[in-house]
Amino acid sequence: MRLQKQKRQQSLNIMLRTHTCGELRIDHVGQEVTLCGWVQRMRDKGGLIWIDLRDKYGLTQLMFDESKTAKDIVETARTVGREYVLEARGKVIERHAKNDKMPTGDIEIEVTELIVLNASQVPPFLIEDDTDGGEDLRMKYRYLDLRRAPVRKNLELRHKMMQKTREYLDGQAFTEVETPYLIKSTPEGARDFVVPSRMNAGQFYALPQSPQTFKQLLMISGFDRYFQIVKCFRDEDLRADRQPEFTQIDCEMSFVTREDVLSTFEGLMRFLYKEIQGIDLPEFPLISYQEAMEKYGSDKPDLRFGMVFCELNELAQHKGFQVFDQAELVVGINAPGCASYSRKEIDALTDFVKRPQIGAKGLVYVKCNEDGSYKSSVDKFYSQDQLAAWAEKAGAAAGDLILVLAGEKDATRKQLSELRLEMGSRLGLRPVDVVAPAWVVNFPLLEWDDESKRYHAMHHPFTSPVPEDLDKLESDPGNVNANAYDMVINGVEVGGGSIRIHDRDLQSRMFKALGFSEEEAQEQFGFLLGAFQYGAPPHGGIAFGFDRMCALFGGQDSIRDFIAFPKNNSGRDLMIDSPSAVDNAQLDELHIRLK
RNA sequence: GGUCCGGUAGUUCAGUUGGUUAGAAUGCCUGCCUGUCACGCAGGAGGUCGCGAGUUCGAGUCUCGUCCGGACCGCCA
Repeated sequence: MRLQKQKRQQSLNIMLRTHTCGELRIDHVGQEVTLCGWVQRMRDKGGLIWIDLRDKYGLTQLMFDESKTAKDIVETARTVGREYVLEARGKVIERHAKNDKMPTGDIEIEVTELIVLNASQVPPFLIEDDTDGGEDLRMKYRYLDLRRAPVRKNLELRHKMMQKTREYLDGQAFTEVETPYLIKSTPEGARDFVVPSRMNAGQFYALPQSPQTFKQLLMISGFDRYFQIVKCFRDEDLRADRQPEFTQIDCEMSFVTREDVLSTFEGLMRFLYKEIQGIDLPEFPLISYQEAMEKYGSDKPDLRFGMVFCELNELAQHKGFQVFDQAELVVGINAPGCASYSRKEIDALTDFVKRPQIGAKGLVYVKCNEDGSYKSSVDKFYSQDQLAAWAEKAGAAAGDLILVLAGEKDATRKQLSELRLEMGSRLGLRPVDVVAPAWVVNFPLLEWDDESKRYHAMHHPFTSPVPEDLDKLESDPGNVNANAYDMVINGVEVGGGSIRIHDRDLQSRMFKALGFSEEEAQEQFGFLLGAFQYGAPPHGGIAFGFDRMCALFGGQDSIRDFIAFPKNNSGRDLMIDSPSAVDNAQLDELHIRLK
């Protein structure tokens, strides 16, 4: 079966063509063949004409010789333009002038029959690897953009990752189950996309932000191990790595500890890297949320390089420098080999951290000169010996540059994290072919939200606290740790999950901590609370952002070219021009009146 | 909700303190060319400078508004 399939793919023996445009070689010389494809480009040399014919498998050169080829065929060849669809029949011959840059470069087709299967308008941008097309034009004519090899290869990578994911999870006894797309809106988390119900006037479905509750119910149903490669929907603003509809690898397992989940999905990632990239991953280190924040200022640190934060409060405060004295945190990083930075370069870094998006007030630097002296922007306040102590604490040697920020703790860490990534990029410490994975664990369970004056679940409301913090849920909710984990690779949060609550009473306490009344909890999640009363097994799981994983494997930051038909910055599909208005009759049927 | 960048030929872009007829590359069209492969050579067509208002003797250029695109902050349990 499998062999047959492979064979079929190698020489698609379907009616119109005998071969694809990627497979003919010197061994085929002398054969009569028929090829089909699109005109990539044409070279008319007067007596000789060449047409490069393209399909997804490659390019093959068609040749027309005025002295040999029938006159009408030469004339037809002269009428075609870029992206015309042709069927060409002829003999495979060895080229007089070979092209070692293309796999089919030893041969060409001496055409004896040429059929224009379809003409084409001149495309609005070049269908080449390096297109001249801008983003919005490419999106408007996405079907043409997808003819380009780089985008097509991204989607082929995506396909392969899907197949390999299914192969691995199937091998681990996971069952793929589809869950509904028309579900119920809940106020927790992201905004829901909402769908009006014609048969239930005034009521709405919501599209799932994730199949979270359904997969937990499947555990209660005894499926033991579930997964689904599934579309999820969130009505929030977009980014290069965020689309309103996106794909998750959604997984759940019963009767497991955190370690069972981590090893199973570390296994998945190891399998994918091995099968697809040929890379053997190291064991994933475990980093606590607190440690990640203190050392890297981020819960998704890029561990391809060090540049670990160094807290300088003790050394730098109460020496007369007001800015540091008043700061909750004084923290720096050591940029190796950067002591030679010019005034201009340091100013550029200062501007970088002062940009509104980052928002630092300023940047203090200490140059560790080759001669053992120190030059800093705060020389007025600190002696050479004091600066030497900073350098020692930061692990800085002669030739290094220490960059220091100060201010409120969380904000300053976030700012320095941005600077760390910027320096990492500048110093070439973030190569795409290096893979640095980690698990980040022990997140806070709850986060205080000043706006709504209540706690929000940092992960989601079904995440269980770590057992030792259970009794703090009412007395000290802000200091309860969650039994949750994120998989982070090269600074990208590729997946996250938790051991769930499976006990009705604990789930009720959790809802209470989130400010739900008993009635609200019952109305929104009654089905789950009810199900917990019928023998819910302990369970936990994880969900991976599949689009992000594809971009990561493809070595790109934006997920858009790993999605066949993505939406733009404002959530629009420029090709089909959606969203769009609907007519009044349709609105009436849905019992909707517009303002 | 906010910040920043951009919008000029089919396309990607340049366009000087505001000053004559708005340029380049590429694509497109025509002609020439028998070993090209990013073919080459010669010629040609192609513009509401996103849109609207304002300042000015004069606006692609300055100001305000608006629309569109991109990056980001907030947001994304």
